[in-house]
Amino acid sequence: MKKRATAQEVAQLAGVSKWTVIRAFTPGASITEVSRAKVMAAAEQMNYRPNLLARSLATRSTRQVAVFVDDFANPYKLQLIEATTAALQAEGLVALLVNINEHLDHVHAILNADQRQVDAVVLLGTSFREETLADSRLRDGGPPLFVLARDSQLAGIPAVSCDSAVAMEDICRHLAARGFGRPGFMSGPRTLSTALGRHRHFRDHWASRGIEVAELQASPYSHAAGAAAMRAYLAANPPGARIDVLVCENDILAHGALDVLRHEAGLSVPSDMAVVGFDDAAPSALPGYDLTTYRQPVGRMVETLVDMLSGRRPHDTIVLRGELVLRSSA
Amino acid sequence: MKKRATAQEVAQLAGVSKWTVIRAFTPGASITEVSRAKVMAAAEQMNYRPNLLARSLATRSTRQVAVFVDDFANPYKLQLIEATTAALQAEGLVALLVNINEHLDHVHAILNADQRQVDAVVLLGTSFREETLADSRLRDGGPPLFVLARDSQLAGIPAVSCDSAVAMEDICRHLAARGFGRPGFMSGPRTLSTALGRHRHFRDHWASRGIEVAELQASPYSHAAGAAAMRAYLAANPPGARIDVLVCENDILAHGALDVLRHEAGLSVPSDMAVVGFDDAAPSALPGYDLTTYRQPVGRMVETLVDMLSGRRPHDTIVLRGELVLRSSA
DNA sequence: TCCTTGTTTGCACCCGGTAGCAAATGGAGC
DNA sequence: GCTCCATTTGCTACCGGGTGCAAACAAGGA
Repeated sequence: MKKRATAQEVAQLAGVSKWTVIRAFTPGASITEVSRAKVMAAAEQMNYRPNLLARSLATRSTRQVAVFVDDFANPYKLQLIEATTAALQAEGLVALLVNINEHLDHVHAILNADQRQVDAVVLLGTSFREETLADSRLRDGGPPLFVLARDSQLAGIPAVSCDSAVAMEDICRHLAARGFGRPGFMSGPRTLSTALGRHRHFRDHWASRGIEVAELQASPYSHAAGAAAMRAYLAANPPGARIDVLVCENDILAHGALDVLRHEAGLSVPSDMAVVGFDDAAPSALPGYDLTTYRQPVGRMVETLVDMLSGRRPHDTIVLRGELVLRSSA
Repeated sequence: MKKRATAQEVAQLAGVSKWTVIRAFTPGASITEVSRAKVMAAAEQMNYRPNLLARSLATRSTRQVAVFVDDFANPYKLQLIEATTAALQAEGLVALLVNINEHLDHVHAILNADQRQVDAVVLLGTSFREETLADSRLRDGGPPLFVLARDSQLAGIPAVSCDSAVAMEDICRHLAARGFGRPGFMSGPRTLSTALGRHRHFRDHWASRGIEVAELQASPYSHAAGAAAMRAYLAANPPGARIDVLVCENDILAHGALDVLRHEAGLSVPSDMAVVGFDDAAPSALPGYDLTTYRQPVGRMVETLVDMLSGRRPHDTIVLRGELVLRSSA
């Protein structure tokens, strides 16, 4: 368990100065092949590799990005995390995963990440409140903030998300073609729901045809909350007076609703009630759900985000078009 | 977007030396209340907070732990990630989430984490090969390695996991009490399965009663693989010659098996075939599965791990007892 | 051969803190 | 007022590399 070798020590072994060693490890640096070979041989022998901490201090860039996640109840988050970390790593960046559960203060977490000098902070569809981001301490010399997979309603904080206006248009076009005419919408926690904009676009679309949308409210975004909202709806509305299609703000709510319809109420989907989700979370494709849903373009979203982080693209809010995934539930 | 303030600058404003500023931010340091107040006022005004990068360089401790994850197909990973990050953060540590997909070299990833001077590396039930960990470059001055939620068969690399011998004993006792007598076991990829030890203990248990266990092999650990293995089994074995209970190496395989039994083969669970999983992943509790499974003591596992990381406990391999969760599938 | 030009190499200083020692300060006891 | 001892404060050296400039060196042209 011996100490790590430093550039200085390698230099001594190779018979050069430490700066030559550093140059040997700096792509594109001015150094002869002979010197580089000498250095590399010595480095190999001493098992040397540059200390990125020291480099970060000197270059003022850690190539670390803090990724904030608060909602672990939704398996879709795992897909987002995977895509995000993969995209970051492909760019030579690494993700600092920060767990923002309800007990922790978001501002505190951001400040802490800031102290670690991360190059950026990515909010992964988290339930933070907009106001916390407006905190002056954050807007002053701190790392740039980005929001992924939901809107940022705050100027100066770019968001990369799925275009919910187009998504709802696609969904409604499909529902109309299938002849559905008594729509319902299950939304999540009020503030977060607003940030997604899905509810609003859906409602507006039907309103333009003079049809009112029944409202089901679930909170938080979890299977249990979706199930509870559906139970409440079924209890309050007799069979003849029910909606014929329910669009849910995301798949996890739809799963809860579906399980109540099928396993508790003994209703059949889509004939008694059709269900549509949003996200195309992995379980939606399984035979147990077979949920018609809207797939977010996760790959392109994280690529766009990384392009912004890397400076290849201006820091602007971007919405990308997703894709309707037709299955048996609607 | 002005530059971050440094201790030196705060010192100037407060009319003290930079070391006094640092002392004001060091708990338990020797400093008068008067000085501390002066420093704090100046720091507040300049929005100063210590640069942890510089601190890490000087103290040789980053309080960062690399967490390696390779298998994102299993939603249970999300629960493990949440528990791990929460426990680390409670200790003032932060997780560097490293995505080790099959395209990336594990050794390379560990060396990269090493360059970032992480205090430790935690392998989160990943499908790494034991040999890669034996690489000499890793065992030499690098950060300590830990394995979570699976065995480490390598001396010097401690693991914290669920006691699979006891687990299988608990499961088999339950199955015997329910009168099951024709057992099957669905294991995952061979090398990883070995690392879990579940298959072996299950087989040994029945062997001691003179009963042979039917073997179903699924690879990788995914819903689709579990489903495929079940399809193959049903195709190869006519109804009269089938097992009456299947124990799966983890829940995700059990979910696949269950979906095929119920939705494709039209069989009923547990009367035609009972199914037992392992992990108690979130979906197992849902009505769509209602899977009898074995819950790993995740909370105690991560606490134990963090105790080791913090030096409150020797770096030893530890197995903890989990708990059988009875549901309708068995 | 000498001078010019371009490339390598070495150097002082810097990134923003920490450690440990030495000097300065302050209060108690005489 | 003075000494003594305990705090408090300042300082040097250092963590391990990076930057920009100057010196050293090599190659090409006259």
